Amino acid sequence: MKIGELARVTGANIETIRYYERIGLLPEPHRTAANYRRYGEAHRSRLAFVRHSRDLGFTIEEIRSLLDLSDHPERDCGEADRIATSHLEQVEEKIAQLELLRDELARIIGRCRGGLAGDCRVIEALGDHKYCEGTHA
Amino acid sequence: MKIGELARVTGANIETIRYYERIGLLPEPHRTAANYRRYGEAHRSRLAFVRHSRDLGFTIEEIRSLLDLSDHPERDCGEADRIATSHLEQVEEKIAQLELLRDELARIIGRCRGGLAGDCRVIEALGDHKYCEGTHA
DNA sequence: CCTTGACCCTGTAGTTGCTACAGGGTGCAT
DNA sequence: ATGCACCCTGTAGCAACTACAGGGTCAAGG
Repeated sequence: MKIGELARVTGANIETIRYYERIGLLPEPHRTAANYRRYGEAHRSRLAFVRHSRDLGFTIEEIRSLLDLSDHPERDCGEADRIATSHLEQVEEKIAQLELLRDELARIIGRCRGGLAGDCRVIEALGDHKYCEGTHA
Repeated sequence: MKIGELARVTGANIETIRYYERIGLLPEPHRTAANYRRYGEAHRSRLAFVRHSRDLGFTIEEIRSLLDLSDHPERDCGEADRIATSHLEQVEEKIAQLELLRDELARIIGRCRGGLAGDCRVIEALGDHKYCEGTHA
């Protein structure tokens, strides 16, 4: 299939596919006489792996390692587990941070009674960290 | 005070301060004879406002609007409330997304029993969306 | 007086993960 | 032959910084 079809079936953007090829995440496909990229099932499934991993928030470098493992089934799977676990920890940390943020924002907004910007508690609170309760970022 | 001291008291990076000036978020300060930037209390508190807002996740453009309001105390404060509320909604959405992600990651990792990459459930699950339960991103 | 080191300056390029052109070629139907 | 959808390369842009390179300034110590 051509790049447009691959884009359609994987949900990836054409530019993104070419970008992945450029950075070495996808192998260079065969070319037709007219220099068009021609993809097969192996490309499709590799791209699906990449997109799925990106959707789960893995970085390109993490995906590179995961693909490398996937290409070497005889290796130990511990590395994949380590990458995923460390990623999970980062996600959990991010959630905790955002929850602090959410509470802080809700508190700041709750103080606003409308009126003039000069008396606005939102603006006041943004200007002065001392109004904060939580220890956000 | 000079830029190094301003950086110290606000916790901002020197390069970041110059960057904020370049994009018009901070006013151009006076210069000494040697062309050094010289800051006063007004600069310090404006930078604190910016850093605090950034820590709370507001974008530069949102901060630009908030600063504009802060500079015009006679205006209506509804805009500040609107920006903050919309931001809070985004934070809540992001938390919800990350929670789905977290559950999905935990589920994938839980299936790993160690062993060889060829049999690894983590890698298998990344390669095939059909193993997913949630409707993550 | 001279040097050392800490600080400051400008301007530009790098980061991440794409996305968006500009300017051109190909393939098929009308 | 002409229109249109598709493909190609190469480069520049996004957010919000961060990191130099290559220079100037200033106070203290020898």
